[in-house]
Amino acid sequence: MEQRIDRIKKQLHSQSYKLTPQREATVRVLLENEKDHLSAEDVYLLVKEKAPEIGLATVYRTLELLNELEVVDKINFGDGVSRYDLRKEGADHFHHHLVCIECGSVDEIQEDLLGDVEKVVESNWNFKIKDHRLTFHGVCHRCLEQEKKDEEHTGKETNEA
Amino acid sequence: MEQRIDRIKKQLHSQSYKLTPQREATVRVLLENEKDHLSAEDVYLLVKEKAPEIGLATVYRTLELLNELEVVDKINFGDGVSRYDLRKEGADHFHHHLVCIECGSVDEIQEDLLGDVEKVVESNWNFKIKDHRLTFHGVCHRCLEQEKKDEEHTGKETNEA
DNA sequence: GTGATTGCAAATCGTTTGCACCATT
DNA sequence: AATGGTGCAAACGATTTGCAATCAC
Repeated sequence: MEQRIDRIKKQLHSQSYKLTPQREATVRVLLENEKDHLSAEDVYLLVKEKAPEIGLATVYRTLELLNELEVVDKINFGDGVSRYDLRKEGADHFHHHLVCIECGSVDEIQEDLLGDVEKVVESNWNFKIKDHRLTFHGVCHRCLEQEKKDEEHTGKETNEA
Repeated sequence: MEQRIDRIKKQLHSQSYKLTPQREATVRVLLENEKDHLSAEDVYLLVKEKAPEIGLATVYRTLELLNELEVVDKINFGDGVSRYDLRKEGADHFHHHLVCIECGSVDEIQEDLLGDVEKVVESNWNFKIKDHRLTFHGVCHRCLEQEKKDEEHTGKETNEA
């Protein structure tokens, strides 16, 4: 973790930005919650535990800065809030997401599933791909298992499309 | 076009909703601009030309209703506004988008590029896919061609439709 | 009449901005 | 003192909501 903070610090310095205590606290929160998809408000509340005097605006400014530096990716699952996702170091593509329409959970897929698709798009549509966003909406494995259990126990029928 | 309106009308009636003049005008605007990705505000301004007395809130309510009925898809390209895209009749998947980072244009890909990928996701992650969102960010063919031209005869002025 | 639907204005919510203050140089 | 960074509150823009008036059956 310290290494990654150090790396980010250097990245900031290289563009003559500073790693202030507030920024460091924000980055730490992101690192500690790498698996989640925190909104700015979420980050704010978590950072406040470490640095109670921080303002929401500073969190927004920091997240925007980290987004410009490509340390985090800003994503939007259509629920009206932006979420910030730490970019994997060395990852050459943006990971994919599985959004559960039942429990709201968001899981990540690190594998690159789009290699072939991108080749097709670039040649058939003459489009130079720089980035992609792929999100599947459906039912996660936890909810599927839960439903299966519910069926076994109650024998009730479920509606399936 | 009249057939599609009629179909939507029946769909509304089947859930005891009415196709009011305001709703019809909104649907017509969506049908007439099927290729665009209009924001609620865009739709509002266009509907106002046909039905000047309509209110923005009604447009929002209509779009939300149409979204529930799966007549339109609500999409978000990360620019802070929701856009509404008419769902193709008979389409078994949500189409993909090519967002140009230079001119801001949004092109559609109707072909289903994700068939194989979805099979992998469903079996490897045990996730029941109901819908997907795939957007590529990059440079569109128009901008690529423009850049090529600019390189060939440097100094020539640009003109884009 | 009853209930759905509308237009308007006010309210809400996430996000951004203006500005005075603070820290580091 | 110059610069960049901060916190706060106000401003903002997109969307939602409360409500009285209106419409369709």
